[in-house]
Amino acid sequence: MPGQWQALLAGAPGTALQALDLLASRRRLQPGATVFRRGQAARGLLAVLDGQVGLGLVREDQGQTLERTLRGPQWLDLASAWLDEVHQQDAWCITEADVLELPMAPLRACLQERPELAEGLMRQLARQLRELGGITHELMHMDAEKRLAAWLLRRAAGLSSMALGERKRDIAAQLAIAPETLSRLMRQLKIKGLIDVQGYTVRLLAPDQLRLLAQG
Amino acid sequence: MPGQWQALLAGAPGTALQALDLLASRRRLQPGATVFRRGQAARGLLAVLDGQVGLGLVREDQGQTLERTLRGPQWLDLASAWLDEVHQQDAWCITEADVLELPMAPLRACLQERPELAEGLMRQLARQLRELGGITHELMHMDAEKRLAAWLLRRAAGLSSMALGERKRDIAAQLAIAPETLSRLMRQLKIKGLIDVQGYTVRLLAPDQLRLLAQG
DNA sequence: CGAACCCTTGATACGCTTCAACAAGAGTGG
DNA sequence: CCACTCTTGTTGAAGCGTATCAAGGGTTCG
Repeated sequence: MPGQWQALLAGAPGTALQALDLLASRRRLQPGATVFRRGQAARGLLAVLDGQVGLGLVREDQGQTLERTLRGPQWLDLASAWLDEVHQQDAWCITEADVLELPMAPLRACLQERPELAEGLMRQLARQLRELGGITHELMHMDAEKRLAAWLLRRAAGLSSMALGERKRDIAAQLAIAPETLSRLMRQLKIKGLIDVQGYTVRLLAPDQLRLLAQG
Repeated sequence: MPGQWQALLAGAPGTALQALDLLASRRRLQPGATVFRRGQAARGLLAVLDGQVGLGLVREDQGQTLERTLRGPQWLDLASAWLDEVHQQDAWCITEADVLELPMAPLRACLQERPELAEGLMRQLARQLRELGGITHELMHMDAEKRLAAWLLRRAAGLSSMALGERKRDIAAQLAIAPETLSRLMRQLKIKGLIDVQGYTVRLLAPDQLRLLAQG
């Protein structure tokens, strides 16, 4: 799957990616299946090749508290394995998903021989660091409406219309607001004429004003 | 400064650290001095060797909005330079500080020759990733009182008494609460008998109950 | 001494959550 | 086919948590 490796490690030479491909193991998981659990030792770097995986906490007595959703191809947990520690979150499949695991021991050996791979990995760590930094910034300084506006803009990625691929309560969870609040905010943005919502289809009617709302 | 390098890149061999030492440049900065600005290109990896540096946003019209404070030895921005992008926050000295910069170009060359260094760096990126993940988790799911309890426990690091080395408003900023709220929360914890506060000295009277409060 | 900080305390306002009720669609079994 | 249940999203009313505004006291420094 060269395309997926390219997405996971942009810029790395093809021969190095092939070497990695030999080390990796793949699992095809059904919706709801556990990818890993909090407290479980991290044996390698994990990525979603295809599908959608949720990161957060699963409580036995009740449903799960989602913190982030990752859609493939995307790295899942790049930190725990490097530190030889345990995962700090639960991860479970939201849709059917292809999950890749790169065991640390052979990976370390491979990196000794191919230093150019290390830079690609470093870049990915940096990307996640930057992403998380943005999230903390939003949580610290922006209210729910601003966070939603920012989320809509990011999610639309320039397009004026999009289909929400996940449950609205999952969107709310990622924004750290109650589902009821999300519903109300959507209605308010609709009344203001900034967006149009029809079920799971959202059209951005005034992206510039949305951007203004998110920044100011 | 071998001790400081050890703290920044634990586990790396001494000869490699010496090689890095030759590449690095140092600056001694006064309180209030800017380390870098938002939007400025990142030329290298930055670290605080000694002193205290604030990360956040500086507004020209008003004071700064602090998001995190870092006390040396600690890496400052490990992400931007790897991505060849600009810094996303402002950084300024809170106390007098020694700041170290490791320019990317020679660093890349050095990593090609010494792959063992790359792993040390990767570990540091992973540590920061894990730290930020913890912060977002707290911001998403814990109220102010719980965040404060968790902060006190982390800060005390096992000791039962400590001196707050920073202004209380800076502590409040890191917890994403108003200074007034921090003052009230401190008083409430004091009334509950969990801590004792005398100006800038805090004693943890009941760490176990604090831990319970932070987790439950 | 006043000026400039800082922290504290009180009163009030607002954002968001929680609880409860209801509507709409999907799946199930009689 | 309908009745039943389960899940999801929506809406309203009430309440909690935290911010904001305003005022006062304690330090430090010129």
